[in-house]
Amino acid sequence: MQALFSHIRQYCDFSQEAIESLGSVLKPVKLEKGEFLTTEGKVCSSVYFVEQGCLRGYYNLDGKEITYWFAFENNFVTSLLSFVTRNPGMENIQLLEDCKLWEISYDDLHRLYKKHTDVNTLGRIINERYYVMLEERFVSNHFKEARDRYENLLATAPHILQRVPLGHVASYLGMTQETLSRIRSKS
Amino acid sequence: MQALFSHIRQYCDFSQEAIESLGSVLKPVKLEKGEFLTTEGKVCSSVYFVEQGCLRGYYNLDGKEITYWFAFENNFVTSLLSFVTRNPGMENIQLLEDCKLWEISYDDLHRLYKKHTDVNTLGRIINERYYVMLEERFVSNHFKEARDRYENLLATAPHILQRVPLGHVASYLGMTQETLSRIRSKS
DNA sequence: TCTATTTTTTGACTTATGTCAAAAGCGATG
DNA sequence: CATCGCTTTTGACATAAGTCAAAAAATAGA
Repeated sequence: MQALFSHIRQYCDFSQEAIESLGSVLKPVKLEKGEFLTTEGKVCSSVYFVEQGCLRGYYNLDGKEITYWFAFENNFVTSLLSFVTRNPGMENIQLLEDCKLWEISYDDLHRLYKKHTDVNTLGRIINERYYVMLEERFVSNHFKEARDRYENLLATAPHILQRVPLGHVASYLGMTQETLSRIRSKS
Repeated sequence: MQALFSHIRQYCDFSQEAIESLGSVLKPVKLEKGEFLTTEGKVCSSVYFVEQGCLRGYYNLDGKEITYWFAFENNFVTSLLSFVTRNPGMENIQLLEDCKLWEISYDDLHRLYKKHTDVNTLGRIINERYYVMLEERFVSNHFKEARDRYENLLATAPHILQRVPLGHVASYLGMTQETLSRIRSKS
């Protein structure tokens, strides 16, 4: 749980009571490679913090799996659309490695939001960060060509290429696996 | 200011004091078509609420203007990356019509965040909504073909096509103006 | 160590979309 | 109502990336 707390402290101050409240509702979860945290059509009712391992979020679009994020150690993970709206999501979250996670339920989190300003602030800040990251990716993915997108990934997040099968990475970069393979062989 | 308050109430409860505090720091701003709220290289230090008019956010990427959002009545507008990180942004925000806006500064907003839980909650919720919208657009834009993206826009946000020049819309949809023009003529 | 399965690469071909350039349409201004 | 500037359309051509299929390489299991 220490990894989580020290990660949180990077974002904002956190009172001792808030830490304790949070600690009391976190549940440790261990799952194996290939398992799912949520799947299409389900309401995702928890946020997870990744202590160890990696995961991907993907949609099924026209019969194809579209991977649109990866999460690693010290990332928060949920199907945000479903979590926020309380409606069934389109998203699947799958473990790419065996994982150690910390889970907090929607209800517990919202009790903490009401009780501790600190937690509310944390929620807001994490959201801001995730928005900003998505925005950067949105712009670069959609308006640069395939080779640039690959090279940008190499420069900013090479660990993804080391831990994730190429097919998922290709999808994440918005190209086919064949195209990514060709780009790699010519560089 | 009523439009703003009733818009806020759609998201969450808001105490009378929070409303009053907010009201006391909001500044009315009127600007003309073509003017900018922020430009590349500047720190964006305000959030704006659009009472009347429309705007676009765009990046300069490899010498091209990439429009990646539009805002209309009842939307909040800022260069979020710059606003959140306090660093110069890459983004330009330009008025596409004469506008009536309400402005709140970073400092005032963060004073309110500290003082009123309600405002903090509002900030979090608005962020969540904006994240979710961006995510939907990210997936549909990047993984569907040009014609589908256009038809999706027609179905979900036809007002954009009525109020915004085609070149900006094409960029927003991730295609050239020529392609968008051809798609429209063949449908 | 030797299969069996999954992942990655390579090849041949197709196609959607981009590029460049010119024409047409439209709206504002004097 | 004629002209100027901006927006949109059309045409001809180029090309990045997709598709389908098979071979090669890597990984995991027995």
